[in-house]
Amino acid sequence: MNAPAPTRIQKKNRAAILEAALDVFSTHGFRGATVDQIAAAAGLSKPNLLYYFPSKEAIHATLLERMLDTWLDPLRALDPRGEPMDEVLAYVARKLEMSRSYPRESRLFANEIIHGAPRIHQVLSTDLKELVDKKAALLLGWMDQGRLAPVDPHHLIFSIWSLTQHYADFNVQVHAVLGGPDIDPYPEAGAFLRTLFSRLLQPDD
Amino acid sequence: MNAPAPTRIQKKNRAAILEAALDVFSTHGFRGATVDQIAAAAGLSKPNLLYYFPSKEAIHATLLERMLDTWLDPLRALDPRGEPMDEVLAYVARKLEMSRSYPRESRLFANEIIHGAPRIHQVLSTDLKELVDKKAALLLGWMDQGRLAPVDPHHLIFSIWSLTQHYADFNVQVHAVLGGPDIDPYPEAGAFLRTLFSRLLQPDD
DNA sequence: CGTGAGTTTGACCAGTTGGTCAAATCAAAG
DNA sequence: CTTTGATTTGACCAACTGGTCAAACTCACG
Repeated sequence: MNAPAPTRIQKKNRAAILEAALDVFSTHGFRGATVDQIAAAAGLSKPNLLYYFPSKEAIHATLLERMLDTWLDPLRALDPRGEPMDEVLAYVARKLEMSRSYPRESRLFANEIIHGAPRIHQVLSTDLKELVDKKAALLLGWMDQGRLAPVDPHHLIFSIWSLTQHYADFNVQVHAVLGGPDIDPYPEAGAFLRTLFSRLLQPDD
Repeated sequence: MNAPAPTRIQKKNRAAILEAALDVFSTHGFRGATVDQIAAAAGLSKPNLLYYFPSKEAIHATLLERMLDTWLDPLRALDPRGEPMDEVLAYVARKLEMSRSYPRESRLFANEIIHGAPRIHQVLSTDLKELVDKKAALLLGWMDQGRLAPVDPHHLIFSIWSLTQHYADFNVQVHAVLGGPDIDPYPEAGAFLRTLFSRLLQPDD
């Protein structure tokens, strides 16, 4: 009943394909990427690639699915038992670290959303909404207790997503403005975001 | 020596094409958009469309160029003679208003940047950088005078771009999380952003 | 070895796409 | 009404793209 155990070659090639596809999809978008490009980047011929995945669509779906979970982990980790300000700042830090370490994943996701999220709209309005609502309630609770300054919790979460992912999705612009590809914006960005959310959420006692 | 004055029909059709192209490009991206789609949306046949613009590329270039100026106007309007906090908050408000009124333009731009800005990289690292550096210096001056709380001015500008454009570029996600396409996030977003930048930049006296 | 499953590929195909072109149609000035 | 330039289009093309397939090759295992 189970799928047969993947051979050594299958493991290697599937991994190579997904890695190559992430590269190509994240820089050219789904429509802009060609199967030939992905195959070449993975070191395979096109028919060979299609021996491992049934279609271009399937590769994209696999990448997206695999990513969504990882992407939401930092928010899941927001701990009700923790110190509110520490929790939020840690969430921001984790999210920024993800932008730094996985910019291609971030762009893949951004691309999908900008184009109307045709493949993940369902997940967004169910799983994601549920998770966000839960965490927004948690944040609101903290605010009601006076442990965080009051702001709209949903928009607070949006602001964290937007500010952190900006450095991955718009990195070309960031580097163009800061003056060259050698500059590492992340240290300054981290400091700026800590300041921003500290001042925003510090309750005045 | 001059180009001949455009006829009435030329004016009308060029405008219709650009309007249609903005729609199609902003939802499907450059590669994902087809000339047939644009022609249909503009109410023209494909050859007829190509009678007014020499290529798909040319339409896209025209849109992008036309937009860049408009896009930077709010930043240009940051006035050295104004009251610092008012100026920044007014800039944020203008930028958010642009996201609301011109989401297609915002997505067109976002798409271009995410894919590495192949057609506007030059402008970003010259004109845009110059403008941003100038305004960053102005902000820094205000901070040095104690009229704004000190933060990195470049990242402050990034944060304004990111937070405001988020509501246009990721509007599908925003609506999915907030629960439906009927919700208007902009009033709350405006209030949230005013609070955010007030608390971030209010100098403690 | 030999053998059968697993892997790879050259050749090919049908659909799509950006773009061309000659011929047809239209509009406005005389 | 006629003429002339502007506008419109059906038919077409070459390049590209996602995907197929039968044949060839490779590899692990008995």
